[in-house]
Amino acid sequence: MKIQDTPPQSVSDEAPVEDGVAAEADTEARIFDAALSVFARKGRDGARLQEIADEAGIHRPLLHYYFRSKQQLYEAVARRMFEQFMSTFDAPPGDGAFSDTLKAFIDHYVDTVNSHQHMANWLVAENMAGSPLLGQMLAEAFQTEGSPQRAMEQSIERAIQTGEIRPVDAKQFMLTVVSACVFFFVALPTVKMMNPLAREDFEAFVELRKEHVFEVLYFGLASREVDNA
Amino acid sequence: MKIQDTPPQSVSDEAPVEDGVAAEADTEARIFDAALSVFARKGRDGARLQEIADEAGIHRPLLHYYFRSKQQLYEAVARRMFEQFMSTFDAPPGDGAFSDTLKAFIDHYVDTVNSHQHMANWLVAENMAGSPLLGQMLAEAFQTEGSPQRAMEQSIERAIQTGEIRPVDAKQFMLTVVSACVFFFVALPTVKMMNPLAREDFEAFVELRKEHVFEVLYFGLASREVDNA
DNA sequence: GTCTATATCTCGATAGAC
DNA sequence: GTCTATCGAGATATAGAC
Repeated sequence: MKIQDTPPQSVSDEAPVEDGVAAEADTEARIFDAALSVFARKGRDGARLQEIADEAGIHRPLLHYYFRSKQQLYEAVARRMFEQFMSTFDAPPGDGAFSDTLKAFIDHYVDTVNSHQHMANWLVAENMAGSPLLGQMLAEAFQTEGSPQRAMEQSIERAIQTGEIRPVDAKQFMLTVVSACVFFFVALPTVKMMNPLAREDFEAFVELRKEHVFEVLYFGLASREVDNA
Repeated sequence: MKIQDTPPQSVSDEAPVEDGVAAEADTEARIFDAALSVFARKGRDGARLQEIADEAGIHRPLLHYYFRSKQQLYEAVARRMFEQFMSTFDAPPGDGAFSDTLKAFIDHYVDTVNSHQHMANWLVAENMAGSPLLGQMLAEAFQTEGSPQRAMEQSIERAIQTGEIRPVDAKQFMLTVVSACVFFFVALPTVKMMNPLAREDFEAFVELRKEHVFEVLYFGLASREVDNA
């Protein structure tokens, strides 16, 4: 099979490509994974087919054999990235206290983005570029599936009704959570410059960050003894 | 004067270019402003000199007359963007309660980014690309000036000592504040899809956002009556 | 300082042998 | 399916007249 009109579902997700052996393995998947990586780092315009080919360990014309053009390769990658983005909101719902739900969501969100940094970079780049492709995928997904973050928003609203939490704008709060969980990934060099732990032991920093985000968003900064709102 | 080795300091910041009149005004500044806008929208690789020339209302070769190459033009723009980024932390210090300092910082930060969205886009793009130029500017700035966010971190630590706020990691907290203030600008289309107010009346949304960020970060989500940490 | 014309180069895409 | 060789489009950069 060569050129596909449907996005390739078969390609590996984070395939551990052994670059010495396994030469005639699934070439298409190797190309796709390489494209994923290069497009996320360099952006659509900055990416060079030569670099993708090198990273995939193949020659350039094969790119055109499997995916007709750079544009089609990019769109295949984009669809995959978008699916990953939508799935970031598939958190374990949790029917206990909202504090547990929130903690689980933060954990899940940070872990997902951490293991799919390409996706976060791609999504932000598309947003900043005002990409019509993204706009189209967003519109379509929202029509057919509804807002992906709706489940969490409903949890928030229930928790307000039960009195576990104070009244807040659920959409604003979700934006705050996501911001706190994602932003540092798309500003890594600057964050690492400002925070020694982030550059010396990133995984430790990530774990600390999860705890901090939950603590500050749930309990706030203000000393609990002193004032009353 | 033609080609400069030092970045042009004379060019206008958000000059209201009257496109009919004032034809022979400061050409260099017009080019610079146009470049600022195009580079921020399209990225360094996506930007076309033709588009910059069109937006500046001049012919392409003049770009090379004032700035030798696309690269040098880009670097001049990058230095300006970086200065703007560093200045985002120049908040009114505030010697009163920390809550006032925080509120003022959030206000100032969101307003600054809102009026310099080019800067935020550029900074995130450079971070995601792992730009050596950004790395170099960061290293240099941190050596000569120290961390720009240090003043705020010190305010946080003082407030912890006085007992106004609970003990938190000041660097993590600053990252959370900045994330909450900036992220939605670099994910605007998605945010607008998820939040009707953001697409219908963006300025109202921004004002609401400032209030929300302060409220949730300072007071937290948890109902103050119910639990005790 | 600003324009017209043109050189040069990079990259995406194709043709065709194997 | 994979390779070698090459074409052609488009973008940057320069030369030189005015």
